Amino acid sequence: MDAQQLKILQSCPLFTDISREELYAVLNCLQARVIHVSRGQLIFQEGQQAAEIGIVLSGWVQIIREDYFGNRSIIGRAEPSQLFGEAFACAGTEMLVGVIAATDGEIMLADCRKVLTLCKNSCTFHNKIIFNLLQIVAQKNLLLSQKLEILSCRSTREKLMRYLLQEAKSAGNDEFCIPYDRQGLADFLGVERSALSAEISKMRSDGLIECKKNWFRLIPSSD
Amino acid sequence: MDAQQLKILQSCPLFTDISREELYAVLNCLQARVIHVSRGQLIFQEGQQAAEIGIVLSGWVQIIREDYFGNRSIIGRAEPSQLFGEAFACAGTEMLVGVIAATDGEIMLADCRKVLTLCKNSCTFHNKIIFNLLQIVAQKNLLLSQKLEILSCRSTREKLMRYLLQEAKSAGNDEFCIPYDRQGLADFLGVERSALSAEISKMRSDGLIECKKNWFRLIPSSD
DNA sequence: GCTTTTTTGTTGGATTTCCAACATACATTT
DNA sequence: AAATGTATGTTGGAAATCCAACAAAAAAGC
Repeated sequence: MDAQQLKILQSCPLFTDISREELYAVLNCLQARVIHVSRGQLIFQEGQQAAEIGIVLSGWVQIIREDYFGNRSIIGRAEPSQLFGEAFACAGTEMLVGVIAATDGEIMLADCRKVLTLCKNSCTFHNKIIFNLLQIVAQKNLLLSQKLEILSCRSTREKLMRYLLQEAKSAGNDEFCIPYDRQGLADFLGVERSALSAEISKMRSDGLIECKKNWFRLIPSSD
Repeated sequence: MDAQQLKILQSCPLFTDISREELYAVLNCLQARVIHVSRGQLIFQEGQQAAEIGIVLSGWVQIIREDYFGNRSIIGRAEPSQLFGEAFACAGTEMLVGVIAATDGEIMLADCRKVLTLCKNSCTFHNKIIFNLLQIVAQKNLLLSQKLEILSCRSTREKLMRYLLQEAKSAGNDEFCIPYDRQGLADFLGVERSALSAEISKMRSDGLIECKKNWFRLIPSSD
């Protein structure tokens, strides 16, 4: 475990509020192990019982899925300091996705039961890890719910409006900047870029919004 | 705490694998309290810091949300033995939804920090509760991901196919029954019922599927 | 059996979205 | 400033979806 790896681990959300000294202790306690993977190597196989949580230390991994007919598709990625497999490990179900190394790299693996079962010395930091893990999964849950709310809208205008309302709410302000360019926003909303641009123009001329690049302002309806 | 309420609690996923005797102890340990609510009463307010988890003991509650302009919409419900508010409580964020009593009823409220912080006597069942909670949130996570995968498809055919592939996979078989009628399936996929029916007919004549009512069979493509 | 109700399939026109192509605006480089 | 590249806006026809209305089939009630 070199200094670089330790730094990555410290920025992993699983270890938030864990000091460097505690980190050493907790890693020992979790019996976490570091493996070297080479490009293309399967780390978790779809269908296997999920028992381990992975943390990317270097390189990056792809989350992949195969449908009934064997067609593979990439559904996500994880970069250094990011977790993967935690939802399956915590849910106690079999993996519905596979994880494959996209580059050579190093991965830390920790048995989820070890994480969840308190060690004899009932260390306070072990407790903190469980807390962090729950928080991570719950936060992801909220993100997924928000996105679901958007994608369940039928029209482009509704989707965009729903998204903008979410942003306005979290900004606590009717004007705000969004973290996407047009193409990125279109991808996020699940619509065509050109259709999105056209809809933005319409909504602008309908007096619903003002916007300039990634800056938006919602205009309260006058009823 | 009467016998009926106890029975409801025992079927709550939060208390899976907790015996009746342990349940008494753990409720005391969590300092859970039962409140009576009347129809229309606000239980959790949108915007407030989430600290408590709710369990419906009798009656039922609605999960509601208000957009930036104050329009209310119902986005979910919870019935006896079901949890609510757990994602926000665990994520440690403010409530992005409100919860309101749809009928008179009884609600159990438990401070989430109490749930997550082990009591002095470090009871084994308390540990079990944390484990259950994590499992519940993680499982919900997987469900949301699956639904997101479907809704992110652009066409009706893709959505249906993705859904059927999921069902085939979880059934481990190319034939299976789905738990929806046509209207229900259309709602789930986020499309029109008539468009769905038409698409099913097309896919049938294209030789992709066989189906009769809620029974489906996937036909492997012959390439 | 028959009638009634519910569910599912079909159809055609209005609407929306997709798609490709091009125009314009903006930023960067030379 | 000119040239290049990228992001965004606009447009028109093709394709898909929505929507309402109706037809057919299945289920439920009498």
